[in-house]
Amino acid sequence: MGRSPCSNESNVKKGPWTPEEDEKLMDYISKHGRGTWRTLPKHAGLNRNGKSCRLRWENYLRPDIKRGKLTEEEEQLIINLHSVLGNKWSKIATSLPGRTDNEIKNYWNTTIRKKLLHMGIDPDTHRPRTDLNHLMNLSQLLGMSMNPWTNPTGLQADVTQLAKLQVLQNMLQLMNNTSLISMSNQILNPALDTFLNGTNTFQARDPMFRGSEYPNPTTGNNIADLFSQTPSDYSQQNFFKSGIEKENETNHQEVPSDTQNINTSQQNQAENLLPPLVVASCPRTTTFDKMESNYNAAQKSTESPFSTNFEAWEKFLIEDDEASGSYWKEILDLTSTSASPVS
DNA sequence: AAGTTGTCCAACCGCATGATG
DNA sequence: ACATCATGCGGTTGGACAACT
Repeated sequence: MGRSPCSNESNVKKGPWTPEEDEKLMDYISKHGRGTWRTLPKHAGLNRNGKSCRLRWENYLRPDIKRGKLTEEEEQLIINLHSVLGNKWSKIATSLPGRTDNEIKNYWNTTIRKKLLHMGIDPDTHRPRTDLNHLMNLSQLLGMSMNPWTNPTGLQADVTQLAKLQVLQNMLQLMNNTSLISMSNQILNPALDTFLNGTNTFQARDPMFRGSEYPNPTTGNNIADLFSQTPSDYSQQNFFKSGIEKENETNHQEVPSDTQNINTSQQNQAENLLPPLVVASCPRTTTFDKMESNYNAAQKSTESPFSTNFEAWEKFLIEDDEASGSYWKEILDLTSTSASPVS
């Protein structure tokens, strides 16, 4: 029944390959071809298992391996493909001639992943980060405390403080109109509640506060009365006006195509829609064209209108800000210089 | 100069899948 | 049908090296 075991691999060498071993492997394959990896080491005079030989050949000795650092184009292609394929490194590698799946995987984990995290983008989902620590960093950068009990000044917050809270909340809401909302609400609403109504939902939700003897530090001042509009109206109208749109209104400049996309999103933002972020310039391959096509089709059918494309997001946040000096830049600068990535 | 910490990447491990006897 | 093998894939590790203190 079945195949008989071929060799005893208990005493095979492991660890780094020596130049001599490399030479033996290359010499054998150049003369005889690969054959079966299991029998190759014996025939080649190598005290290695077939798996190790295969790995060494595929990742290092293969003549068509491309050496040197990945180019920006390759990096962008990896990001684009990863947004479509996920951690399918071998599939991604097929679109990058001369690059191995291992190399791409390593590059992703050591370089790209960090870049994305630093930009506030979740490398796994290609969406803005939703993790609690990152949101807390954002809030801290905006000079807010999420827990009014530990922040006496929070109770004396002024209109600016409210605006900050609302700006952040709306930014988060626009970033991801589904799962993020509930999380951001959990974080921001207590502060807003305290600020607006003299109550805070931390008390209600946190078992630590439930039935506790903590005195309510609120004074009963209700600053919401100061606004004729709801806070949401206030920020949604002014948040974007303060950025790209406002700049365009004042400059009356011809709007570049990317910015037009963003303006379209502003029109759509009543429904919390962001623009379909386009795949930007990168080397085209047949494989990639198919993937992009599938991806676009998937985008049309998916419930969430939010794109996963990193470059377009980056463009959205950075490049248009350079032209407009919008509010995005301030926030992004803060996050990129001070917020530490969460591993 | 020495020790510590961080980064990079080659190589290994375990698992899944398809092929084979 | 089943056991075993061969291969490929993705996650993880560990060592070499660099940067920092």
